[in-house]
Amino acid sequence: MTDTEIGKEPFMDTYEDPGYARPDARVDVAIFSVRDAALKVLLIKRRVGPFKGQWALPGGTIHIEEDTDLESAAKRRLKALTGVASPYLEQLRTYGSRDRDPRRWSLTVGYYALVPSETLSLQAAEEAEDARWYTIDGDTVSVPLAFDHAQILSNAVTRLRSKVEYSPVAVHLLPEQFTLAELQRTYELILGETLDKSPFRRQVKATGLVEPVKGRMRQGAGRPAQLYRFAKRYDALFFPRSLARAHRPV
Amino acid sequence: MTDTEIGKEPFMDTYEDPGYARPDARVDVAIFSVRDAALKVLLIKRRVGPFKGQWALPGGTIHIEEDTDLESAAKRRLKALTGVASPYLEQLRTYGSRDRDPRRWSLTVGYYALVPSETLSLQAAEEAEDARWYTIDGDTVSVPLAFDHAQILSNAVTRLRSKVEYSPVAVHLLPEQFTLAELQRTYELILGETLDKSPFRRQVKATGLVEPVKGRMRQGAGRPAQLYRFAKRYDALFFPRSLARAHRPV
DNA sequence: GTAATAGTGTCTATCAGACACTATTCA
DNA sequence: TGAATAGTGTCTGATAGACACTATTAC
Repeated sequence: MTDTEIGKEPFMDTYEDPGYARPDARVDVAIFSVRDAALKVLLIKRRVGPFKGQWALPGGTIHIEEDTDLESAAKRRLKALTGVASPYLEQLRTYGSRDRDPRRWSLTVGYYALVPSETLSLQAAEEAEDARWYTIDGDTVSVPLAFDHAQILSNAVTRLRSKVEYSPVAVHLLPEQFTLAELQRTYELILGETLDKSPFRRQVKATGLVEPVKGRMRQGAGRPAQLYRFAKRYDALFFPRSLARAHRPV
Repeated sequence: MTDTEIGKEPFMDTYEDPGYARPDARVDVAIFSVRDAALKVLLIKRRVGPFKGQWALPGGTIHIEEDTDLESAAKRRLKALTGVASPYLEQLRTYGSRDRDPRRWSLTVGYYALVPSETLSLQAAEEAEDARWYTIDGDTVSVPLAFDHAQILSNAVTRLRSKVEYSPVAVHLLPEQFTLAELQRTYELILGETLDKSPFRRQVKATGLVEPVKGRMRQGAGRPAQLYRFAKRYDALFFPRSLARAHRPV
C-alpha cells in the first residue's frame, strides 16, 4: 500500500504538471462503411515512425487544449477524413501497455464508427494520406496492420456483429431513406450469412426504430418497395433478448 | 487535416518525451462483493485533493515504470486493497474530458471486479484509507461520489446486471464451492428480482460452467444440497441468446 | 403472359415461465 | 409427525425459423 493515488499524488489546484511520467494517450477509430456490396473499413498508410509504410486505423493523439473530451478527439479525426460530422460512434475499449508502441508506454481508446454509404467520398485527405477502404474478411483485412490495430479491428468487427444481432444499428450504414430489403442486405453483409425475410421484418418493425416514408422507390425490376427512415433516437431501442428473459419472471 | 497524428508526431525511437502535453491517465475500479445478503461496492474516502473527504472508487495513476499494461495497474490496486490476486476483472469503458478533474485534462479507464464473498476481509489498507463496503441501491450508493465516479459506478452496475443475464458470471462472487440455491440467491441480489428455480437450474446446467462436487452440504434446515464448483474457463460460456438467433437461420 | 422483387400469412418445433410435485434432512 | 429446503416433472403460451403464398411493377 505504498503506491496508492492518494499517497503519491501531490495536492494541486492548478494545471501544472504533477511531475510523474504519463503514458502517451490516443484515440483510434475503426470506420466502417458498406461499399461494393461489402463491409469495409477505412485504413491509413503510415508515412513516418514505427510501422512506417504499414496500414493502420486512423487516429491521433489527444490534444488537451483542443479536445473537450475523448469523443470529440475521435470525431475530430473522423470528420477530417470522411466529412461526416455526426456518425454513429461507439467506444470499444482501451488498449494500453508498455509494449504496444515500441517507443514508449502507450494507451489508445478504441472507437468504431458507422458511416452511411452515401457519404463515402473521402476528403482531400485521401490522396494526401493514402487512405483506402479495405474489405473485412472474417474479422480482419488482407494487409497486416501497425501496432495492435489488428486486435482493435477484430474487436470492432465482433462488437458490430454482436450489436447487429439485437439492435437495428445497421441503419447507420444506410442512406437517410432505405428499403427493408436494403437493410436486410446490410445485415447479411455484416453477419456474413443470409437471413429469412419474414422474421427479419417482424423484428425490425417490432423495434419501432424505422418508420415508413410516404413515397415509394423502385428498383431495376420488380414491385416498388416502401422507403423507411430512422424513426427514433437509438437509445434503448433493442430487440428483446429472449435470452435476457431466461430467468426473468413475467 | 492539419492535426493528424502523422503530421504532428515527431519520429523517435527512444522513450524521450515527445513534447506535447498529455492527459492524466488513471484506472478506477468498482469492486463488487456480496455481504450481508446485499450487493456491495468498495469505496475509499479521499484524504487530499479535490473532493477531499468524499467517497470515491479505488484507483490510481498508471505507473509507466511499474505497470506492464492497463490491467496490471488495476490489479495492483485491487490486490493491495482486498488481497485477491486473480479476481474476475473486466474493463468497462474509458472516461476522459477536460472537466472531470478540476485540476487538469484527465482520463480514467474504468474496470469492475467481482470478489468472492469468502475473501471479503480488507487488508490493513482498510483503516489507513477508510475503506468501506456500500450497498448498491438501484444503480448507486447512499453517498455522493467524487469526480464522475457515480457515472462509472452506474455503468458498472448496469454492465454487471446485463452480463448476469446471459452468463453465469456471478460464480465469481461466490466461494469456491457453492450450491445452486446460493448461486440463484446471488443472481437475485444482483438483479433485484426473484427468479423461478426450475428454469434457472435448467439454464445454469445447460451452460456447463458449473459441475457438481461429490460431497454434500447442509443448511440450518432441510434437505442437504449438492455442492458445485466452477467447471471451465469463463471464455465462450454463455447462455444461448435466443434473441441473438432472431434472424439466424438454423 | 413471365421475370423479378416486395411484402404477408401460417405452421411447427422449441422453450421460457409457471407451478405442482417429490426427496431428504432436522427437530 | 411437520417444517424447511433441495431438486424434478410437466403444461402452456409465445415465438423463431421455415416456407408458401400474394402483390405490384417492367417487359
